[in-house]
Amino acid sequence: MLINELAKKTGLSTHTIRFYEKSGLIEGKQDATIKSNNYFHYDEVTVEKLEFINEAKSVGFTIKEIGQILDAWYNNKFTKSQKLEILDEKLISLEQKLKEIKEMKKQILQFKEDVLNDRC
Amino acid sequence: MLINELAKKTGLSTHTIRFYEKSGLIEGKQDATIKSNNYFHYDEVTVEKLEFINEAKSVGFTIKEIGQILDAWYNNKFTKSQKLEILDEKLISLEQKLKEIKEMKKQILQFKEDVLNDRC
DNA sequence: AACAACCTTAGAGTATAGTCTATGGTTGAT
DNA sequence: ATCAACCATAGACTATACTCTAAGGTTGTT
Repeated sequence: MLINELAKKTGLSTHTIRFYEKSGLIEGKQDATIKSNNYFHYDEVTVEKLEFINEAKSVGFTIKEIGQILDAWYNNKFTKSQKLEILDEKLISLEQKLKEIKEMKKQILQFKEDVLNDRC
Repeated sequence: MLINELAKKTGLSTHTIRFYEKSGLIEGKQDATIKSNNYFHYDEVTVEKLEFINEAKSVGFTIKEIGQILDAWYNNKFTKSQKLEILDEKLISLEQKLKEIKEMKKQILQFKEDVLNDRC
């Protein structure tokens, strides 16, 4: 599929998709047999990757981190053990985030108590 | 205390503290009786606020959101019910973050499975 | 008095993550 | 053939959250 269809499928703008491509998160392929244009073609794996990128962004991973994860998952840049190391690292950081969010919940519940009891 | 001491207590730079003050998150007081300088003085509540800001940043709240929470907690900009509304809103957004992170954990555990079984 | 070590404001510079505009070429339906 | 609707690249612009520099004034110790 071409970029427009990819955009419709993922809900991202073509600008954003091109930005992710320039950032190395996804990669389209040009068809060497077609000489009249230089259009990029994208496959279903790219759709999956973009969906993952959306989720990964919302948990606070940076583009760089997301690139690492995608490379660890769907690429041959790393050895098997390097891949596992990267993924474990991200799991640890997610555990950390879980902990911080739970603490923040407690904190805000305390603020609510303070408000309810006119302590502020 | 003056800004330097505040910086040392919180681990933030004086630049960052001034940035937060300009952003309306904290507020120092100038002593009207001292005419030779215009130094700002900060109290223990400001220390607490800055510690909260650090935690709130790490869970992904923006400066604007953090400002709202601080105003809801320690200010008279809002009525009691407005304060509770803001805090409840943040609690909901924290629940959402928790959900997303748990899903991302599952996703990355799946990636690990894929790597272990050479499915990618 | 001189010096380091503070203080202030104003504004420039940086990194991240987009978002938009301009320019020019291609495709497909009429 | 022409026109809308696509495609590509390059680069400008925006928002957020700092981070740093410059210029000038103050404080406290020697």
